[in-house]
Amino acid sequence: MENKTTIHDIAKALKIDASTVSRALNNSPRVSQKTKDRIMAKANELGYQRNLLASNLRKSVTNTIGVIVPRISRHFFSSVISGIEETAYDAGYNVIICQSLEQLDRERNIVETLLANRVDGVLLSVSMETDEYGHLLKMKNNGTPFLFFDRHCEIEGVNSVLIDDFQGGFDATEHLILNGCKNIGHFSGPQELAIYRNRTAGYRKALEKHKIPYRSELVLRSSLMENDGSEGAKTLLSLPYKVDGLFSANDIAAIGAMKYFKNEGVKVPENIAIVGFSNEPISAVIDPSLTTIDQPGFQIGQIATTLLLEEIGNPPSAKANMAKTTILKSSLIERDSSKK
Amino acid sequence: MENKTTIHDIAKALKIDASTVSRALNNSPRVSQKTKDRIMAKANELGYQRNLLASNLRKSVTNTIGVIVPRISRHFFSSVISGIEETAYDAGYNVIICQSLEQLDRERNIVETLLANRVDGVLLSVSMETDEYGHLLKMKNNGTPFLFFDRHCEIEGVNSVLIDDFQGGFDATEHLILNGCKNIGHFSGPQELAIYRNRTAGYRKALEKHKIPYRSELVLRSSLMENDGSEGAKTLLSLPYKVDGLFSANDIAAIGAMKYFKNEGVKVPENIAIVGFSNEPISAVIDPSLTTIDQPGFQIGQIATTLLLEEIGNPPSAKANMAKTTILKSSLIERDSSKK
DNA sequence: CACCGAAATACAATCGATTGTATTCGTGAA
DNA sequence: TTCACGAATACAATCGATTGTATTTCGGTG
Repeated sequence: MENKTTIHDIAKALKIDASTVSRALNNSPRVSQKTKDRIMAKANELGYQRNLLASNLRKSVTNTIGVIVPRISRHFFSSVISGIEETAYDAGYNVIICQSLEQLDRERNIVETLLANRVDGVLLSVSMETDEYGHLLKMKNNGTPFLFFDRHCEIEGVNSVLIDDFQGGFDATEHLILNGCKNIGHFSGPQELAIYRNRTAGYRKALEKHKIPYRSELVLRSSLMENDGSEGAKTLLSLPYKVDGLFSANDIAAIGAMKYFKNEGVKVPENIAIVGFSNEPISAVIDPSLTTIDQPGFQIGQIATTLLLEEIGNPPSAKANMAKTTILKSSLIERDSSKK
Repeated sequence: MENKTTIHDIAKALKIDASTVSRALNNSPRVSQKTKDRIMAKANELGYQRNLLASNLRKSVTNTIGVIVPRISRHFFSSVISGIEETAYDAGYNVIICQSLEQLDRERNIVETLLANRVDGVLLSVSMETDEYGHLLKMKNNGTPFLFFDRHCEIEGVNSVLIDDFQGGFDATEHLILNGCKNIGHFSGPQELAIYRNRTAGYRKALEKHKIPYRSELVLRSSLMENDGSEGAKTLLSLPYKVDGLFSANDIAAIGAMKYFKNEGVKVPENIAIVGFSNEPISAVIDPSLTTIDQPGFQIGQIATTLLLEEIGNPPSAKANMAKTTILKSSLIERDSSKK
């Protein structure tokens, strides 16, 4: 019952050597066609299936890359994963998908497991909790190629594929300003993550350009869950002056805020215009539909994978070890939540 | 640079045998505490990291289970995955997540790869295209424990964890009837999949109970993508009589239909009441909010994993090989799309 | 001081496939 | 018929860790 057929079983059945069987199965020119045919036939007959543990161990290559994302259920990340899988499969690589659920200790465990399984490389978007890089440095010292996408850390010599969060934040905010908003709230995320710092910087730059004073009480930091959005909305409403615009660093928190506003009878966009970030499918469907920033997830996945496979192919010489950062454009999608 | 430290390196550095190092790292009682301490220290110093390829090969156990879902981005499946991961990690297992994207050939490849990597078991929700079971039979003959969740096939001796789709279909349809609908359309999926056959059967049963004649032109089969929903809505509108209710076998197609109706000026729920299936987050947010059937995804994941791990623990004797099917209840969530 | 038994450690085979080297085979040329 | 040479195949080491068995070590006892 149990399929434990090995190349030795095939070899024995045909009274030949296992090395010949191995070469035949790998279509080596050192084996005659006649023998290959016999071996293939017998392999099928016995239900042979290569043991990749043994094969990979011997070759010390797994043709597998690991991918770590905060959550697979986020539309942006699943788009990235699609791009990664497409590129990787075309190149003959398998992909192991893991989610950190925004938890640092899970991220550490995953890295550990991937390294122990000797993946050839890793693509990584760090969790919100990641403020300590021991596990990443270990991977680097280890010699395992990896690179960041979307959410990155400052680690020397590690490449990144990012989107232009500064520009995205700027566009979102300027859009609100051009629609007449004067007092614009902003939901930001953990400041450990550059993406949130950059989105906030874009926000400030837009205010500055249009000579609107920056007020720190309008900027609220959280984990950007739906609930954080509701809380944030409440806080904004409690301010002594009227807030007429909101740029949220993700769609989920924006939606949390919209729900709160709806409950409180605050009209969107009439009383407060809102722009989100990420273009989750839900943002197109909610009422009013949510203006947001679209990020080219699929493309990020493709590019990141291409770069990683390149690095796996030619390990960087210690000298030419400059970190390259690829930055992609995002684009504003105008919908109803921001139309004054 | 490269971390190639093996137990032999540690052994050599300490002038002891590799077997002792191995036992120490596995905390075997056969090694003295003093030696363990020395070994641990040296292992840390050298940045040792166990090679699971070698370890798993030798032990012929990987402590890994594979999970195959149609799409990770569907809320239902990502809930199931959360349940699986929680249960698996608690039991010391790793999880490899794979998506078939509803394609049979991808499903085949994934099964092949998982088997080649010698996962200890597989949890599987088949693709819409899966009408041929060769790859699954191979896995069975192979002796690799696996079980179906949500979407299953009729394969002897393979367990399943399902939800009560018949009941769900019945509840959805009866709900529409009780809200006054007389002509109820139904979007169904590929008839190869029992879940869709069962939802349809529930639909028919509800009609029958309430003495509403069944009309085949009201039942539309598709892949239930958003676009299929719009097409279906169009078809329903083109009928010579007025359709005043719709039960869609998933939320996505229901939403496609809602968008089409909105465009055409057909009011939901006034002109046509709608019930979906799956309780995607988007269904709570769309306007009007979508009545739907909630499936306990997380729980399905937990139960399926528990059963699988049991089967891995005690391989079923060939005799007591009856397939067990666990069926969980679904529940109707009433929202605005069905309020007449 | 020799000896016993348990504790600690060493030896060696093994998991399954790969791969460099050595050997055998077969055919054509001399 | 023999030799050479390329083609085909066999031999054997190896990847890194595990594990059953054998050996050594050591404290205690008579």
